[in-house]
Parts: sequence; C-alpha cells; structure tokens
Amino acid sequence: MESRHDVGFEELCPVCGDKVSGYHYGLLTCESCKGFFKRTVQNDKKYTCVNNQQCRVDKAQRRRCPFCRFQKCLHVGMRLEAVRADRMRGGRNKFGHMYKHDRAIKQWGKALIQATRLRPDSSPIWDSSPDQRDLAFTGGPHPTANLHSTPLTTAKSPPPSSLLSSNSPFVSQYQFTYPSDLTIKSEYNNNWASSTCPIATICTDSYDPYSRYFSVQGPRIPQLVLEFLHCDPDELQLRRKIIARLQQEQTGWETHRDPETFSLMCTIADQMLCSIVEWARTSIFFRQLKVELSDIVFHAGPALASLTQRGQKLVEKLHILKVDRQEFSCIKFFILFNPDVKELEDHGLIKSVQEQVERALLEYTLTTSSQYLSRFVDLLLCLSELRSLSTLMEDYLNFKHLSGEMPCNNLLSEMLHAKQA
DNA sequence: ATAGCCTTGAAA
DNA sequence: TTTCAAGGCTAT
Repeated sequence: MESRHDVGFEELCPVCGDKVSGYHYGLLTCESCKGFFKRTVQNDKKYTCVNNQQCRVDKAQRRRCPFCRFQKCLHVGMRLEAVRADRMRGGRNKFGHMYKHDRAIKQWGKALIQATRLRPDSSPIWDSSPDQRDLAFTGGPHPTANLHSTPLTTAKSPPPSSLLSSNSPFVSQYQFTYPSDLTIKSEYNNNWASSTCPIATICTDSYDPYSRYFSVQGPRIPQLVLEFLHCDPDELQLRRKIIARLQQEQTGWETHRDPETFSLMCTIADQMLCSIVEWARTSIFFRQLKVELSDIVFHAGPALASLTQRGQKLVEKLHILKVDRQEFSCIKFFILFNPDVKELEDHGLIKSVQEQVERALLEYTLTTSSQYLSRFVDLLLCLSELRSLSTLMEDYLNFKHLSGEMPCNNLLSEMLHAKQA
C-alpha cells in the first residue's frame, strides 16, 4: 500500500512536467528525462538549438529540442557526475544521503501542509495565513526547481545559498538539520492527518515530526529565536527617538536653510546606529567576541542615489515576503556574526552561531510556511543583499568621511574614525 | 532517438 | 533481506 511513491513521487518532473519515477542523477525526475540525461552524458552528445535556446520543454514537446532539454536538465540540478564512467550497474552512489535528506525535507513539508490545513485555530501570530503568505513569493533563482523538486548542489547551477559569503556555513551544501529524534519512515502513513483524525491526536503523536514544532495554539518558536526576540530593541521607542532628534535639528534648519537629504539621512543613520550598537552590545553571543583592529582598505563606492534605490528595493522585497519579527531577528544575528570580518579572532564561535541561527531559522520557517524551502532561500537572498549593501554603504561613508564631507560630529563619524585608526 | 520496463548490486 | 538508483534492453 504505502511505497516509495509516498514521498515526493506524486510530484512532477522539474524538466518536462511528466510523472516522477524516482531520484535520478541528483533529483526527482521522470523516466524519460532520466534516460535522456543518461544517453546524453554517456555518449557525449552535442546538440544545437535551431531557435533562440529558449524552447519550451514539456511533456508534449520535450523531444523537439534536445539542446534546450539538456540545458534544463542541468539548470534544475541534474548531476553529470552521477552518470558512471565505468557503466557499473547496481549499487548506490555518493548521493544517497542527499536523497535521504531531500525525502526528509519533503516529509516535513507534507506534514506541515496537512497539519496547516487541519488547524482549527485560524489566528496565527503572523498577519496572513502561511499559504496566503506563500503566494507572495515571487523571487528565488529557480522557482520551478523549488516548487517541484529540491535541486541538490550542481556545478553548473550552484544553490542559491552560494550567493552568500564564501565563508558562510550554507556554502558546502544544504545543511539542513532536523531533530535527531525524528524517525524517517519510508512507509510514511498519510492517514494520521486524515480529516477524521482529531487534532489532539495529531499533535501528541510521537511519530509525527511536526508535532514537536506545532501546537494548536500556533507555531512553536525555537528557543534560540525567543532569545533573539528578547534582545530586540523597542522599535517604537527608536522611531520616537529619531523623530525627536529630527525635530530638534529642525529648529536649527529653520533659521538657516533647508536641510540636505544626505545630512538628514546621516541624522537618522546616527540614531539607528546607536540603537544597533546598543542591541549588539546587549545581545547573547556578542559579548564573547574578541576584536582585533587592523588596516581597512577603503574606496569610494557608487553614488548615494544608487545605494538608496537598492535599499528601497530590498525593503520592498522584505515587505512582499512579509518577513516577521522572528525571521528578522534571525537575519540580524546572521549579519552581526559575519564570517567575512577578518579582524574577528574567534571564527569558531562565529561559525557556531551562524549554524545555530541557520537551524533556528529553518526550524521556524518549517512551522510557518508550506513553501518553507523557498522562503528560507528567499530570506537568505535578502540577507546576502543586505550584506552587500552595507559593505558598499560603508565604503561610501568612508569616502565621504575622508573628503571631509561628513556633516556632523556624531557616532557615525566617530566609528569611521575608529575604523581608520 | 525515445521511453518504458528490466536487471543489477552496494548500502541500509 | 530489502531497497532503489544506477545501467541495459528493446518496441516504437
């Protein structure tokens, strides 16, 4: 009755949309694309596209353009190295653990979706329901792959996580960790979540991996995320402070002339910086860090307008994603514990914190989103952009500082001074 | 050349 | 012993 077809096999082939027959060369594909990929690699076939290399590849048209079909195979993550050079039959390859991992992830997702549908309480802590929120996802480098099959890492098309810094713990692979007490059953029983099953039974069933993270009251927030929330500054208070500061400075402007945009932004930045420093100073883990100052190479960055535009785009993206406080607090810790900061001595701690935050964030997205993998990747992409932006902004401020254009003697300029020391 | 079914064999 | 992802075979 239950079989291998229970886990993820009802999905569609990410290459052509045909029925999936199992894991082939790195991910779940149909039998025909498996054979096509094998023939192509084994026989070292070279195809050409008679069109613009953008042919549609679906079940009906997959035979039309082998070039585009093979490109799509590579794009969704099929692995060239899984085709054996010696043509040895049988046995298992080195991807076994990844297939297992992928199955586990899919099981979680399935359990999540079913349990979410069954939730009698429709008042979650986030604004909209998880499914509604998922509809807002428009980003992601390979949406098709994310929706239909989890691509394992591939040389031709790296995982989205590799967009992060090279030192990031995400780089090596999708290092998702699931609870050690979770038994991965290949004969996973769907019936536990049938409509006749009482929710109380679902949530206390020890075989249910989901029950550990989900209760009828809403998602169970991982302990570490709760700790992060505890460290969070009072946002309302910060806003009030910024407004007060601007009003205070406005008194001076009125008697002289209109404030420059840059000057105004520096005032806001200064106040926010105070808040960030205070947040970092009082946060868990941060006190354990030791810092060694050394020469900082700097150069003038691109124009402020471009930076502001990128910043606005990022804010827009965060709005679309409806990033909640829990997720945002995790992102902040990712940034605070940046493995790229060479002056930090304790790289072990950085790595450890990064891994802990990664795990906590994944656990959290597992409980809040049915498209958790896609959401997790989207959050990481925002983080990557945030890092990139902050580096550029720092360069820009350094440039302004050096050319004596910093408008006020504030914390911001003091920090720039310290960096050059 | 394609794609559905068969055989194989190391790992679980 | 069972599983399942490799390669192989063959009708189309």
